[in-house]
Amino acid sequence: MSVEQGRYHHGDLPAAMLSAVREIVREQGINAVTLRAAARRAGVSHAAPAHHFGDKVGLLTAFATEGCEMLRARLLAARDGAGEESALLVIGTAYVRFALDEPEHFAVMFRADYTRREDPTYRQAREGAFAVLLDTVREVREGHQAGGAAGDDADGDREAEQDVEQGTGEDALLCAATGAWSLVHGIATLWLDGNLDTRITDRSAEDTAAALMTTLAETLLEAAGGAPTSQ
Amino acid sequence: MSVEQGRYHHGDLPAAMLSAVREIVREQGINAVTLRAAARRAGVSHAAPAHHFGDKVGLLTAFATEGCEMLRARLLAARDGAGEESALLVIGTAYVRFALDEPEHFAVMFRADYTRREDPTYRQAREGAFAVLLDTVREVREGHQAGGAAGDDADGDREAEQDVEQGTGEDALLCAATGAWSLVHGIATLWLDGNLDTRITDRSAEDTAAALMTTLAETLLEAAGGAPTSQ
DNA sequence: TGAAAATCTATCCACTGTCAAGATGCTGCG
DNA sequence: CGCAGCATCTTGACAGTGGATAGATTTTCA
Repeated sequence: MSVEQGRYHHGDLPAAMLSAVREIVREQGINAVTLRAAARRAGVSHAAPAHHFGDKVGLLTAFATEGCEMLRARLLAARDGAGEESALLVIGTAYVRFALDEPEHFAVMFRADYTRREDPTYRQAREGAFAVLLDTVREVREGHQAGGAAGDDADGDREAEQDVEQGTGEDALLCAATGAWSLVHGIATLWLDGNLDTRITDRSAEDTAAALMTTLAETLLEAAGGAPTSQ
Repeated sequence: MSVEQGRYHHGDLPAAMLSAVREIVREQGINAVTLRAAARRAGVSHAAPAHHFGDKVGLLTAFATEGCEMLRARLLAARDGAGEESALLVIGTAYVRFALDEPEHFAVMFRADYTRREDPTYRQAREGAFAVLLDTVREVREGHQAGGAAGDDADGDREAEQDVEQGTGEDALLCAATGAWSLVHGIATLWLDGNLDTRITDRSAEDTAAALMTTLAETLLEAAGGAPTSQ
């Protein structure tokens, strides 16, 4: 594992390259990432990375894949460790927390101009992370469809009778999950790019995410469902 | 294009440069933007842009500033043109619509690594766009706080410092506005980067934004409050 | 042992930002 | 009216960087 100097074969150059990418992003930003710079950090010649990653986008795609797997693990851990709190709130805050803890990976993971989206490994990792969110939303919605009090009837029929307004049940599920993803993704990206007011970012990721989610939900329902204009 | 050959002085090189940046971003992505490439498009020599913008970040900051002003105008027009619908929904969909209509500007506007954030012109333009959202949220919340019948203090010019200290006034307002921004910003960025399911993006920006907002609000309230606010 | 993988050295080429010095057009002032 | 000064733009050159490639070298493994 440790990189011994002087060895001709690095041992695990791909891992060393990914580590180098992380350092470069942290210290100089993502635009400073080049094959040569990463190779320099990893202590190999500038032509070595091409053998493993091909080009710069290939390197960043591998880096993004690693990030997606880390995110998936984080979300799973958060969901399984959730106690009384709402699973959706827990997983949402975990998303924001991940972005703040691993800004280097997060800055690359979902960026079209830095990843090769048709790469099957990357696509699989990305969808795997989203699947956790999708499953969580499904559980939340099914739990409430079941009546709110008893949550043991989890495997009931998917197509409920509630789907009059948003289409099929699966469609509404996708909508809800995408909306939740958008919210926490927006929080994370705006935060990392320094666009949020300091009164917001002074708090912890957990407090901020929870406050934004609940406040927004109230406001949205007041605005949309509450029909303030007529009554 | 549209550059008159032969004239020594361009006439309006800054505008031509911004137009060139837009074309480059559209055709080759933001990473292809360089001073020389933009100068080539604008039909001037490679050293001309430095006189106006200094360096690449300066050029992109000016481009981002232009985008913020465009966004502010869009949001204002949408808010003023809103009829029966909720002002928050209208302005939120307008945000997403703007991002899809002007992806080149949107890709730069809020990115820390492409803009000089201390630039006063840029900062002012950025805060001006957010102010429209903030005012809209203020109106929505004040309208509801008043009970829906009385619209006494409607102008809401700068800030009503009545209940700042409690945290339920200006603080909650900021939370709500930031949450709303995060949601629509997340939708826009995820969409533009191709991360959203095609079943979502098949629809129009307006339908998608509305569906995500309402569905998410319901789900969030179900998850957070335990039971939705049924009267 | 021999083939394949991994890595290195060396080189080529395109491109960028920046600087210096000169050319051109506009503008205000005597 | 004429000219000086300034902003604008051009040309040319330079140093640095990055990606790509070819061939040599070392290591691993069957």
